[in-house]
Parts: sequence; structure tokens; C-alpha cells
Amino acid sequence: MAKAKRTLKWQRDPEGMRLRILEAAKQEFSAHGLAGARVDRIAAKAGANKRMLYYHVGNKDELYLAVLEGAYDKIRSEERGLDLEHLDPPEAIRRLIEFTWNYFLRNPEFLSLLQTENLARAKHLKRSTKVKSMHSPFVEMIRTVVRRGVESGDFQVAVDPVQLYISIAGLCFFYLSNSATLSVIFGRDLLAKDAKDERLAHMAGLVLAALTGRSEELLKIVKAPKSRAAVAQTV
Amino acid sequence: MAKAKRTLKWQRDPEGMRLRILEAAKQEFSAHGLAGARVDRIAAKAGANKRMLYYHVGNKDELYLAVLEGAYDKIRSEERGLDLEHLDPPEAIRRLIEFTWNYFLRNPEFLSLLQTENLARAKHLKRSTKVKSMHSPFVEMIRTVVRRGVESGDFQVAVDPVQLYISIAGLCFFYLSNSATLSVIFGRDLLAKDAKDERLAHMAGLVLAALTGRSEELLKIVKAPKSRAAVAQTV
DNA sequence: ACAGTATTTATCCAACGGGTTAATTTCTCC
DNA sequence: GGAGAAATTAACCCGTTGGATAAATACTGT
Repeated sequence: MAKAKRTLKWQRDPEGMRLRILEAAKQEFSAHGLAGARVDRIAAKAGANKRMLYYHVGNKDELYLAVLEGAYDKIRSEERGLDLEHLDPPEAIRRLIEFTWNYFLRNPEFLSLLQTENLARAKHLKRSTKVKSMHSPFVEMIRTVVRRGVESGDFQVAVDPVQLYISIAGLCFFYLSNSATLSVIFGRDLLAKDAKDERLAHMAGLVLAALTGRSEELLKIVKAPKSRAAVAQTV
Repeated sequence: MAKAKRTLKWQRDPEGMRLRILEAAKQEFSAHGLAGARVDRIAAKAGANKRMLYYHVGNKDELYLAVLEGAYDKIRSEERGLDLEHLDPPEAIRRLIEFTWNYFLRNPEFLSLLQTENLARAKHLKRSTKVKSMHSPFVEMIRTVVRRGVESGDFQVAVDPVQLYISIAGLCFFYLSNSATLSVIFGRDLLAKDAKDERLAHMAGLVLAALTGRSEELLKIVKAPKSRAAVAQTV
């Protein structure tokens, strides 16, 4: 309180430091991959000395794993916040797709980290008992929604929830994580607002059309208040 | 011919050497990414001296781009070999999915290279006029097939061929390129024969159900002569 | 105020890694 | 059979990088 606040060479803040290190590491690993990441850059970005990384977290590999676990922890936690109970089945599936899409959009580092880890054939993830125990609630959510949909007559078939989960993730993931190369190949910016709206509409339409048997879903615009995205071209 | 075949310290074979270098580089880059790849390892794997890489191809970046261009060249060439003209539309789409799936399965390095390049936000690909001009024939093939399908009544809607192309690629790509992390998370081997069969069936079913409006497609087994893959679970 | 501990800094280093230089060997063509 | 070009090798260069050491600084309890 009254203690003189004389200018210190540095402030002590172990928790804050640890968080800043992990955040900086997330940036660095997602931007450059594991091998491309530079420990010095992480330190600099965290406003810390390089030695701090080793003091607070561990060596490069442990740092990377900590970042990865944090990323999984975050998405699982947000996933649990999605309540589909009170929605009718088609709307529930739509929400699920929208959530996945928006989460990936809002957290591009998560996509990069996944790519990096898969490039390493999940070598690090395998060592993480923590992540192994963090099951996505989505599989069970999908199972429930699909069951309700079949019972209500909205859905025609009881599709395997794991397959559907992977499909939804895949439709979103591929477009976003590969948007750079795809944009080059198609010669247009796939991350432009219109392109993203069009994509979301297509994905929701595809899945819902398959489940409901009403192909018209494929032509509907999901949520495009003003943008007149061309979802389907004229034949 | 009659020339004495005295033991030489090395043989001359510029073309073969170049190919061996590119093949070794493909292995290395796909296994370790760009930053993780080691020039020395590439040289060793190619049975060459490190200096040869620079002599025949260029520095690490040029080597990487050459590999990437080669990979695109190869898939485009195989894609062109797919003839869908004489097939009825649903079967044509099925073939398209099967081809994509099998190509990715047979060429895992292609998936890795794509991941690596996207991690680099297509920095290298953008410099390649070569790749930019190599358009996939699939988009036009899909456009034609969809048009035929709508005309014949097989398909209910004229979906955008670009979106469908990305969706098919995405369904296959995500499962395979992320099989490592997904396998850890689900606690089972997604690359096991049964799992792969089940996945192919699901993907084809999903897309065809959406296009035809016949959701039962989602339950069909595509090509599972003996494997009794459970495509859908009981409700 | 003092001792002991937790946190942070400054500096160093051995290994590594991409790239280069220069010499050596094979080929080709006259 | 020899000159010049092409292909290949061996050895080295030098900035970078992950990690380590040791000292300095702040905090805590007594």
C-alpha cells in the first residue's frame, strides 16, 4: 500500500508470466510449426527472458505439448456450452455446424496446431493422458439429436454419430485450413465474406439434405441477410 | 561395350540423380515439413552429396517448390484419366469420391505437403505460375455430371461444382490427414481396414443422399464384399 | 533486518544446418 | 589422346539455436 513504488527492474508475476509464455508459444507454434518455431521469438513475444520458458514450463517439446493441451481444453470447454436440447433436430444440426465453423474461424491457431501435430503423426498427443480423457461432447450430442430426429420423422436415417462428427469437422476444417492453397488454385479469395457465407450455406445444406432427404436444403441460404451468395449455379 | 568396366568411384546419371533427389526430398518434406526437413538427410537418402542438391535443383526452398509442383502435376494427371462420361450420374459421383479417397490413401505425402504448404499460408505456391495454371479437371467434370443428373431426374438440385469439389476433397482429406490425432482421441485406429471401408461408405452416402434426396443412400454399403462395416448404428 | 527462496536477467556454448569453395573424376567431341 | 565441359566429392564456413550456467533481484516469513 504505502510501500514506496520505486521503479523496479522487473515485476514479479509467475502466473501472468506463465500465461504470457503459453500465449506467445501458441502464436509461434501455430505460425511456424514445431520445428519452425523459435524459442527466442517466443521469449521476446512473451516479454520474457528465454530462461523463463524453461523455468516455468519446460523445454521446447513440453512447451509445445502444453500449448496443444490448452487448445484442446479450450475447444472442449466451449463445445460443452452448446445447448441443443430444446431445438428441433434440423435446427440443432445447423447450430452444430455453425458452431464448428465459427470456432474454427475465430481460432485459426487451433487449426494450425492440429495440422502441425498430425504432421508429427500425433507423436506428442499420444503422450498426453490429459487430452486422451477430454472427449468431445459432440458425439453424444449428435447421437441424441439424430435419435430425436428419426423419432420425429425429421430425419430419414440414423447415421453414425462419429462419422457425422468427423464429416462436419472435415467440411469446415478443410476449407479453412487449406484456404491458402485453394485460394491460389481457384484464383480467388476464399476467406472473403461472401465466400465464407456461401460455404457455410453449402455445408449446412449438404448435411441437412442428406439427413432429411429434402435436397432443397442445399439451395437454402442459411443466414445471409444481405449478401446474395450464389449457392447453386444455374444448370 | 568392350570398354573395360573398371570400378568407377561413381556413375554419371544427371537425370536419374535429379529424380532421386526429388523423390528423397518429397519423402523428407512430407515427413518433417519444410522447417523440419534436413538437407543432409535428403542428400543421404538420394545417395548423393549435399552439393548435388544445389547443383541440380537449387536451395532448400527451390527444392521444396519443385517437390510441390511435382505433387500437383501428378494428381492432376491422374485426375484427367478419370472418365465419367458414360456413367449414370450417381455412379459418376461415387467414382469421383472413390478416386479422391484412394488417391489420398495411396499418396499420403501429398496430404502432408498440402498441410505444410498451408501452414506456410501458400507462400511458395503463390510464386509458382506452373501450379496456378494446372486447374483440376474435376470442377468441370462435376459441373457436367450434376447437369446430367438434374436433367435425368437423378439429382434434385444443381449444386455449385466448386463447393461440391471442396466438400468431397474435405471429407476425404480431413479424415486421412488428421487420422493420427483423431485415432488418439477416439482411442481406435482409424486407418484399420474396417474403419476405412466404413468411412468411404459414409462419405459416398452423405453426398449421394444430399444430391438424390434418397437418404437411404446413407445406409448403403458401397463396396464391402466381406467386411460387415456398421455404417449406421441402431437408434 | 536477515535468511532463505522464488523469480528473472545476462551471457555463454557446443552442436547443428544451410550454403559455398575448390578440387576431383568422368564424359564428349574433335 | 587431349582439351574443355559436365557431374560429383570432400571439406569448410559461419550464423543460428536450443539449452545451460551463474549471478542478480524481489519476495516471504521470522
